[in-house]
Amino acid sequence: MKNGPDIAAVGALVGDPARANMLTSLMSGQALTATELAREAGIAAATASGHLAKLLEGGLLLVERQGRHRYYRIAGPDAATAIEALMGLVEHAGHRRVRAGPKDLEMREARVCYDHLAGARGVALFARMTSLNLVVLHDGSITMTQKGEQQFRRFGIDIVALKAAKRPVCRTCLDWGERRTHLAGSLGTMLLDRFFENTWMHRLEGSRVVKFTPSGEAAFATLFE
Amino acid sequence: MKNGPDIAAVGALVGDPARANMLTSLMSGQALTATELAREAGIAAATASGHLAKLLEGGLLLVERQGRHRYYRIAGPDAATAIEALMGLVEHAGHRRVRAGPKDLEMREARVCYDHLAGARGVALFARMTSLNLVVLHDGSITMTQKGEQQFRRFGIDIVALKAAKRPVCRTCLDWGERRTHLAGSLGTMLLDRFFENTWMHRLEGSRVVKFTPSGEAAFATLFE
DNA sequence: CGGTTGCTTCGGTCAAAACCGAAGCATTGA
DNA sequence: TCAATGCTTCGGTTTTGACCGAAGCAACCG
Repeated sequence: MKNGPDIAAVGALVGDPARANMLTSLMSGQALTATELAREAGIAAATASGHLAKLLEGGLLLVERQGRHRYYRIAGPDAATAIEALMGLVEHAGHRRVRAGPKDLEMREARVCYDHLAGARGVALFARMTSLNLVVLHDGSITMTQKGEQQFRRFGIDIVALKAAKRPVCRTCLDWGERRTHLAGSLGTMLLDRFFENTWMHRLEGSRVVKFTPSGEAAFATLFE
Repeated sequence: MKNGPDIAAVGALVGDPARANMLTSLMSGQALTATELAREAGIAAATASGHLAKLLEGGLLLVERQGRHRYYRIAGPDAATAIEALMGLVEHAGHRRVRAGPKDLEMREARVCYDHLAGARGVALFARMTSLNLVVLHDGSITMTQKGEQQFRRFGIDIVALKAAKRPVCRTCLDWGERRTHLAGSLGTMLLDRFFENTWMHRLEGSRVVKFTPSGEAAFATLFE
């Protein structure tokens, strides 16, 4: 039976623990060098190189040469979505990691999910946006309201540009820690960008963990009110 | 780096060609016996049994014993969504199957995608629903309109029940043949159910291919007008 | 220029798992 | 109760591919 796309190839790529670690590391959205990824996966540089070549050929990653470094990153929203879907499925199916260290707790609190805010704070933000009627969650699909458009524009986001682009403005993303929805899509990206610009929060060096600054904590609490 | 869910385990499951074939076969939504799946994957019964045990333990499949048969099916919408995401990604990344036989052409025309209609006809249906303003595609998210609700109710679908359930009513699903969106979600499921009940179309034995009846062809052409 | 760093290619080792046939267990039907 | 069918478990073989160290390129740095 040889129908449909060759799903096994991608599955095999994601199926190796070393490669899976690389991919989850890259889900922060930032590009990493081959050596960094090798360290991340806990393997020798030679081995990592082989893995990266396969991920490249499989279309999951892209490279960019910069001097003698090679920066790898997730190929695009498609790849990121598929990986997210796998993460969501895994969480549902109950394959937990054994360890739940301090880093894990920080991750649950606030982290970058590819390019938007996730974790308890991401879920809370989305909940506030819903209760203030800035967006409407209609049976699994998010729609922005008029009131929402105004607020986001006031917050410095170019709504017109977002709508003009091909990428969905609002998308749901299932949080693997909270098991609740948070906001993805280009609006999610822009919001996180603004948060960083305003130094309300910053990313922990080489990690997906996001830490709030004191001023950010205050500003975030009354956002959109 | 051991953060996040263990994505590698699921990846490895999907990564074996035999298992991937089983999964894609089961994406038709119908349950299949172990022997059928073995034939589908082109392996001995003994080998298939081992694979199925792994898929079960991994939470991707469910079994139901019926007499001396064991019917396996996809565990649920979560698993189906993840597999669909992989299929979409694969198609985008350009891993095509080499072969494009007659069965493949039929599949591109009309097929069952887990539980809803896909292929050229599925895409066409969704396009008509959009142009008639029954649903609105707003930046990647589908919303049902008032007019749509009326039409669907008239077509014999219990909209109230759909909205009450947890499952999203409308979801987009990227068609791997057409590279365009078609309708998934519970509304997609109910529509296909009605089509079968009305004998507008029927599924080809043991396949995902859907064939239209002459009367169905006519009725489908003027649906919702 | 050497020397250093970042990355890849090569060759060889080793462990995981896919695979099958045969035997075993359970269910059905005569 | 005995055969037939559907499926799983068991042993043993074979393939796959993950892994590392060493060597080879390429780019930057003094």
